[in-house]
Order: sequence, then C-alpha cells, then structure tokens
Amino acid sequence: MNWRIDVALQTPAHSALGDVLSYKNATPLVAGTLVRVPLGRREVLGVAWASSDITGDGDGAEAGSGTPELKPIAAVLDGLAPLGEAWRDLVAFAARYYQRSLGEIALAALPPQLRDLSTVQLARRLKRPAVKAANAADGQRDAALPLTAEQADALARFEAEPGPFLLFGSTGSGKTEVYLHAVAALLAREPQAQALVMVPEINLTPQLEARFGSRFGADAVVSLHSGMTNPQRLASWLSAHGGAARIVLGTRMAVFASMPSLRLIVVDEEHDPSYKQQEGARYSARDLALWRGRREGAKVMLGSATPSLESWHRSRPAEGEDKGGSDLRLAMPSRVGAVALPAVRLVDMNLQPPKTVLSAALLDAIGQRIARGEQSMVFLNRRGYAPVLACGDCGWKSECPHCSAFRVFHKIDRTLRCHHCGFTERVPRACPSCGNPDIAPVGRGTERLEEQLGALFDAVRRPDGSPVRIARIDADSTRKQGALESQLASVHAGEVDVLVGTQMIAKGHDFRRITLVAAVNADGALFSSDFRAPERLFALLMQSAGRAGRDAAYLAAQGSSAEMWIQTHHPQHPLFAALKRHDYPAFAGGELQERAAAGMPPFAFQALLRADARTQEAAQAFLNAASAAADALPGAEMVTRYPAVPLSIQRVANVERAQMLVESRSRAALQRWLAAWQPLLHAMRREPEGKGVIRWLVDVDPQSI
DNA sequence: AGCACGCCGACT
DNA sequence: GTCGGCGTGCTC
Repeated sequence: MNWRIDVALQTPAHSALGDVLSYKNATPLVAGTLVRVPLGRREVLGVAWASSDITGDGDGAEAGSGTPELKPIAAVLDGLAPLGEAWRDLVAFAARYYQRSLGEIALAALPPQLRDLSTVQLARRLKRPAVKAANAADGQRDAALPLTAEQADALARFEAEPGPFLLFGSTGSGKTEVYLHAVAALLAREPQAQALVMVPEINLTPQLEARFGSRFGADAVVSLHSGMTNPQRLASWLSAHGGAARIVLGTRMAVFASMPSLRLIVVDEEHDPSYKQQEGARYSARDLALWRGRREGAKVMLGSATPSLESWHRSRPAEGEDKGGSDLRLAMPSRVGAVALPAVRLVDMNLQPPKTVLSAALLDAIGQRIARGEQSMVFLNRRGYAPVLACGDCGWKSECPHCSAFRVFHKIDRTLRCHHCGFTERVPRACPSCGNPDIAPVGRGTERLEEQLGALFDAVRRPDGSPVRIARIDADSTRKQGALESQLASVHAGEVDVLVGTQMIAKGHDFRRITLVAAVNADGALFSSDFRAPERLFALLMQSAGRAGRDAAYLAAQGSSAEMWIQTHHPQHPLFAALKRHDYPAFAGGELQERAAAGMPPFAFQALLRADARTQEAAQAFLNAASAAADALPGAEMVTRYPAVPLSIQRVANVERAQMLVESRSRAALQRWLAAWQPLLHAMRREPEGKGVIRWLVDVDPQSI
C-alpha cells in the first residue's frame, strides 16, 4: 500500500474540494484506469489520474500529524482499457477552460451505467459479445450519390488541406453528402480510423443514423445522446472506446466520446445554440471539437448555412487568401438539382386590419398550396394555447407563484403550466382574484394557431374533396416516445396539409412536399436586449426557409415554387433585406461591423458569474463582493466587470437569480483572471456576503446574456 | 452533489 | 412519544 493514486471524482466545482482526491494502492495505476473508491459513506466511480510512490513517507498509523491516512482504492475496473492520454487532455482542458473540476467533466463524459455497475457486473457485461447483430442488409448498402461540382470541389479542398474547415452550404446544398464522402474516404484509406459526427438535436440523430448506417453498414455506426437508454449508451460507448465503431453519431455529449483512432470530426449546424451545454459544466461542444481535432490530429469540419459569427469571422474564403482567420471556408451556395432557394415574401402587418393574426395574402397562398395538394408549414416559436391568461375586470394574470413568469394556458388538458419550474394547475373556472368568470387567453401559441387554422380552412377542400388536415408538432405533441417519428412519418406520407410547429420543425428535417413556410411572429427577436438575438433569428428563418422546396423533381412535377412568408411589423429591418437575398455574408458582415465597433464577441471574450440565492439582494451582494474582491487580482485591469443584474427571469422555483458579466479583449487574460478568481469565490461562501447564496456558477463564453 | 447530523412541528 | 422538514457541514 505504498502508492498514492490521485483520482478524479465527480466533486462539484463549488464544493471547494480539490480537482483530485488521493487514495492508496499496493501498485501504481496506469493513468486513465477506472476505479471505484470510497467517498464519505458511499463508493463512487473515478478515473485514476496520477500515481506516486509514497514509500518512506510514513504511510503507517504513526503519521499522527500532517498528512492524514489515505483510504485504499476499493476496486480497479481492469477489464476496461484505460482512457487514453488524448482523452484525458481533452477533459483537463475542458475542466480548466470552463472552470470546473476534472472529475465533473470526466464523469459526465462517461456513460452513466458505468457509475452504477459493480466491478463484477461490468466484467460480466464486457464478456458479452457485441450487442449489435450483424447487419442483415450488409450486402445492399446504399451507393454514394453522385456529387455536384460544388460538393466535389469542397471535398477536394477538404482532402488537400489540414483545416479546420467551415462548410458554408445553403440549405439543400447537400452538406450531409459531403460528410458521407469525407467519412467514406477516411475509412477506406485508414483501416482503424474513426469519425465523429455531431448534430445539435437528439431529434436529428435517427435520420442521420439511418443514412450513415445504410451507407457504411449498421454495425459500423453507433449513436451517443441522452435520449438513449443507459444500456444502449454503455454499448455505444464501449464500441467507440474499443475502436469497433468506426463512426460515432451524437449530440454535444459525443464530443467527449473515447475514440482511440479519431481522425475526423464533423459538427453539423455548427451555429446551433444547443452545442452549448446550459447546465452543469457549460461547455461548447463545437469549440471543444476544434480543440480536440487539433490535439488528436483529426480534421474538423464545421457545417452550416448560417455559421455562427465566431466561426464566420475565423474563416477565410479561399486557400491562399490571407484575409480572415485560420479556418478554410468551403462554399456551396447552390441547392442540389439547381432548385432556387425559396422566394422570401414579407407581409407588412402595419397594413393589415388591427388584430390580424394571419394575413389574407398568406391564407390565400396556403389555400393555393392546399388546392394543389402541396404542404405548408407555419412556424411559431411558442407552445401552448396562449402565453398568458388574464382577467378583463381586475387585471389578474396567470403568474406563476414560484417564478417571475406567466404560466402558459394549455387548452388541450385545461391546465396552466409554468414552463420554467413545471408548476401546473387546472385552469380556474373564474378569476381567482375577483371571481369574474370571463377570463381570456392573451396572445397565441401553437395550439391556438392550430385551432385557428382549422377554423379558417374549415370550408376549404383538398383536391379529392376531403377536408384540410392540420397537424401540430412541438414539445407537447411529441412527449411520448416515438411520437415525433410517427408525426414526421405522417407528414412525409402526405397525410398532412398544414403543419404547425415550434422550431422543432424548422431544423434539419428533410420534408419533400412542403413548398411554403411561414413565420408568423418573428418580431420579438428584432429588438431583444440580447445582442445575439438577430443572429439567432436570421439563422432560424434561413433554416425554416430551407424546409421548403427541397425536392427538385417534386417542384417541377407540381409546376410549383418554394416560398418563405414572414409577417412583420418591421419590413424595413435590414435583417429582412439580407434574408430576402439569402445573403448570409451581407448579414454577417453587418453584424460583425457592429460587434467590432461595440467591442463585443467575437472581438471580445465574456464570462458570466451567476449566483442563486433566497433573495435577490443576497445574490447581488455576493456578486458585487466577488467583483470587489477581484480588484486585487493580477491582470484585473485587462478585465472589465459589469454590475450585478437580475436575470431576465429573475425568480425560478422560488430561487432568486442574478448575474454579472465580465469581459476582456484577451481570451488568455480572461482565462488567467477567472482561474485566480475561483478560490476567492470559494472563500466568499464562508463570509457574511456568502450567506443565503444557494449556489454560484461560472459560464465561460455564454451564448446569451 | 450526496449523505450525514441536528434540532423543531403534526401524526399513527 | 416518533416521522420528517431542510439548514449546516464534510467527503482523500
């Protein structure tokens, strides 16, 4: 027992415990070995990080003072290959960069079942042959599609250059086919090589898995995302870790997959905010993918029709050009099949009769699609029936008693639901404040829009004389397992004429018969206080537009063309001018100019310190004290600190929340300063200012402030 | 984060 | 008399 083993454990960052805890063992352990160790009264999973010889350090009980006795390691999971150095480096970097403990990142990156299985159970599990049955359809894999000139050009440059790459391809330009070809070339060239392909949403993994599986054989492909069962995740993880899986598909968590021969990382829809984890360790899977690619010598390809301004700014248009940043931009402006991008039509809502929800022109356009047997999609980023229920007499509104937010009226099950804390009640029969029975919904969500469209098209008939079929897809309609798949299948089968939904339907899905997309209420984001709101709106509208007219043959057969309708009170807004021309570069150029002038990202680097407390005063006092304490830190003059402010939803589940923005022109300076700040924050919890603070957290590179 | 210990209200 | 509320403190 004369070896000290430092083990990374899931110790919360604000618990003031060190990064690693030390245990003793009879032998040294290879770094990356999984172990089970006692922690308090329980036994937990950890990753051995370092071993050192403590012979002669007085490791017996006679060491009364100084170092206390170490507990022995409970078990070594030696049936499993230790996690590699590259993986540990990634974890260590992420922990340092995002201000978390090593173990918090490491353990979150491992499949949850690994934590629960005993050594014996794991050994039994490892002995079992690979769960996936040999692919029956192995002989009939899909052939690669012929490439367009743009795709071939992008691939040629991808093969010739080291990257990283930004594949800037219009919706429908065939980015996925480029990924497939890049992966195919890699797998053919290197017999061991593995590829990681990430998508922003769980919803998008099934169709991607189907496409990769039919191209490369189902047993070469595994998925990793939180929608899987624990045994599935463990099986996928083991397959990636052992090198059997050549291709790993997944959401942001997949960036931490252990892949011993990783050579290619694809980040599809790289601009999507979902790549930033919003709880626990707040990492950006896209940024970590770039770091990991560099560390492991894997090529990285980011793909988007509307890249993040960070990625756009970092990319340069062509090889040889020294203008711009470090990444090589591969442009694919045309849609496959030479289909035009949808024509964008703006409806000026100021010219409509007051209280118009759907303009006559839009209804007419949808009606025409129905008459031709085509599909339309109406997009509204708000679920439920109405965001507020209000009493006309006394002014009562459906506030949540636990949050500073309104509860949303869901007509389907007659409930008022808080979308922040989940508090749900049946809708009262009368105003709870004054008894007035006449309480009314204010505003509209997807449920109400669906109802309204049903009424408006009640008298309209489809080509075969049957009534119009309207469907809604949002988080409520897809709550049940498999509901989204079956709803999408019914849209694909042509059983729906008008599809209503939230951004869930705007992303990625390859609808073939939709020829019209409408955004009914996009104005909210135009004048948001969040400086990233325009960027997100533009991306969302472009992406929504991309759902229309994806099938050239269908459009030609119908003699139809694709349209994107936007109802707005601000048709003159420059964002729409760029959108009409599908001109992302113009939009991005304008935004970048503003950001540069205002000294905002990507020209500056930010972090948020957030505090949750019983009272708003306590939360802010903690933040302001933390700010004051940081005056003395070295490099403080390089970092701008702003005053503490309440979050836009300041109270959630009876917890008051406040945050403080810190900013620097230098990422390194911000990093150094944050690292020095951390111990002060720990110390402050003991101080009077720390009283009443429930938790605090640092969010590096926040995506909304 | 867990999981203890610890000291005050309504129940079999 | 206990069951259990969550405030406070600790984990190599």
